[in-house]
Amino acid sequence: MNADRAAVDLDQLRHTAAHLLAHAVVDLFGSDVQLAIGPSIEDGFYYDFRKPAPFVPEDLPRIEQRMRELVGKDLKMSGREVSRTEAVAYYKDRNQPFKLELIDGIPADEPLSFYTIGEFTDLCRGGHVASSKEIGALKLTSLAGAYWRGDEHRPMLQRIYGTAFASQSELDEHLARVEEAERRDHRKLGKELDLFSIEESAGPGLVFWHPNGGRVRQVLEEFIRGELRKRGYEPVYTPHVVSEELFRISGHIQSFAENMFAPIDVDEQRYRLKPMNCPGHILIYKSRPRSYRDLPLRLAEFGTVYRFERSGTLHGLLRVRGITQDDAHLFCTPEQLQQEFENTADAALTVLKAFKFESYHFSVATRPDKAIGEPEVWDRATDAIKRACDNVGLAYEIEEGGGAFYGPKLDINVKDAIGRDWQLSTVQADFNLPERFELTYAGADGADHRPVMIHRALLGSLERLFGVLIEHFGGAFPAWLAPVQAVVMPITDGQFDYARRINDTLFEKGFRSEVDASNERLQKKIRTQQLRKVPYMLVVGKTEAAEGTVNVRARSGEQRTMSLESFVAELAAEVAARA
RNA sequence: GCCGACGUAGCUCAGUGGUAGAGCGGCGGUUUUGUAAACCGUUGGUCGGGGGUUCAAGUCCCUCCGUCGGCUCCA
Repeated sequence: MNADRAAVDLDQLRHTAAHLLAHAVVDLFGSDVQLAIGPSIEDGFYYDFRKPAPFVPEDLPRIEQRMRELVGKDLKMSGREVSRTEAVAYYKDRNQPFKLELIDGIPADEPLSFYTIGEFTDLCRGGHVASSKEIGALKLTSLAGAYWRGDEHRPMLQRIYGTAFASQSELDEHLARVEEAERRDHRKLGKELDLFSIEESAGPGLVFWHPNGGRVRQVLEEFIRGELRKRGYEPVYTPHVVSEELFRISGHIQSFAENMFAPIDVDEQRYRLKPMNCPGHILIYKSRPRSYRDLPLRLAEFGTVYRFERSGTLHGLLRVRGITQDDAHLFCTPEQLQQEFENTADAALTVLKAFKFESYHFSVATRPDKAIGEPEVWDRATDAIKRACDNVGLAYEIEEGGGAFYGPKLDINVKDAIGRDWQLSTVQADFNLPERFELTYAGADGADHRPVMIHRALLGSLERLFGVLIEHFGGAFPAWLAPVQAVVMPITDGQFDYARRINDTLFEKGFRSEVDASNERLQKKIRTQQLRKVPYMLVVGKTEAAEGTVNVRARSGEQRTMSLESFVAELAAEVAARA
């Protein structure tokens, strides 16, 4: 109750701050600046402007300063209803085309209102704090381009983002959270920890996994393979380049072409880089007649697909053009749909829980307006998904009309260590592709039947998951995932041989370890490995070599001396438990 | 794709029209080190690519490439 109340206030406070932002801009730059909209948003507020000479970053401190002056004046916000005629006249006088368009878009039977704070009046439906004084702390955060009404065919405006809180301490906390997120940025850590790179000379959005990243990926892949084996999946491999005809049958050329790489013409034949794995898996299904006894057939592949994402949308590992999905396609009878969803949801939760996210939740997306297939089929499938969620025992929310045109889906979202939401797993029923490819199976009755297909990814894409995990763990991977699990540190070169023997033992036991044989003092070696976020450092000096022990320094700084056997046993247990 | 900012050594960054720099890293040496930075030396660059202005360009202009912040939040 209290939290709700506070959230509403924050929203109103920021909405008021947006008006003050416009007030300050008009004060400093004149009333010929054209105003668009200025709402409160999740972490603050913004206001969109059009101004002949664009704002420059140096303007922000000036605007912010002016806003503070306004806040300090204890200005009262007052609203009044206005007639449409008055509102239109007001904005015509002031040459404010965006405001006029907004008025035009408001239904004739809805009242219009103006809100005034200080000397600034704005068309606004209300929802404000009473006085500017309630804005205890504010900060303008960035300047960006934004299309009028988010439409790229309409004018580009300039958007000023800011945030505001009731007190300075709350603002400071928010800024500290932002800094923490920056510290965890996977692009920064990816470079510092030598995990991956994206090479200008190779092209944007294409990921190079360095050895340290490759080690993490290999662990993830082996983890998934093990789970899939237990759950009755079959491994398959399909080509990256296939005839365009395949994507014509699947419908991707017709509906997905703008996200596909351009065609490759070879020997009179036109090929495409695959943007999806499904058509390939379908060909395997179709390679021979199928019986109901073959179903469910579960075909899995770490399939790398290529999608042409617009250049401005690329973002580190989180949005790339070469994507490796931990993909699978399940071919089943309609009756098996619920069981398959249930198994998949369970598999997804099992896998995701290994990463120790803060929380997990399901989201069921139902039939959109434009959809293929009979509504009753959709209803049965959607009910099956809901029952599957119930049986797995995790609450779900309904995303009404959020499904794709070809079938309902189940998404699994997680919250990471700093409270951000990520959608990772997705399980998607498909009534469309079995039709397009005319898939059949022989039923017990001897007649041909149409199977249902399920697309599913547990991790989503390996690139994206890696980005999420880097940020979730802040680069400090747990021992089961860490690229280097232990570094053996001889204190002097008198212990080199002992250190190498320890390292050999760890290698033989299957661990990822190294010897730091550099000519450095122990302090420096420790510092170096702390910065690499290595889970364990095994310090070996004269004493350890004489006693056949290792001094184990954990990443936390905690130290213990033990036999190598004990360390091996503990690390093995930790890795096995994915602790 | 569009708006804006940015691009200097492997990394982090300084350098506002006049001889390209620092720290870290790398390499070589001295030191033989006990829990987050020993010391000395040395290596390192078509200043993102191309074009232009100028006696002179890392610096000013044009263009291309890449990166970053945005482009769903509705008066």
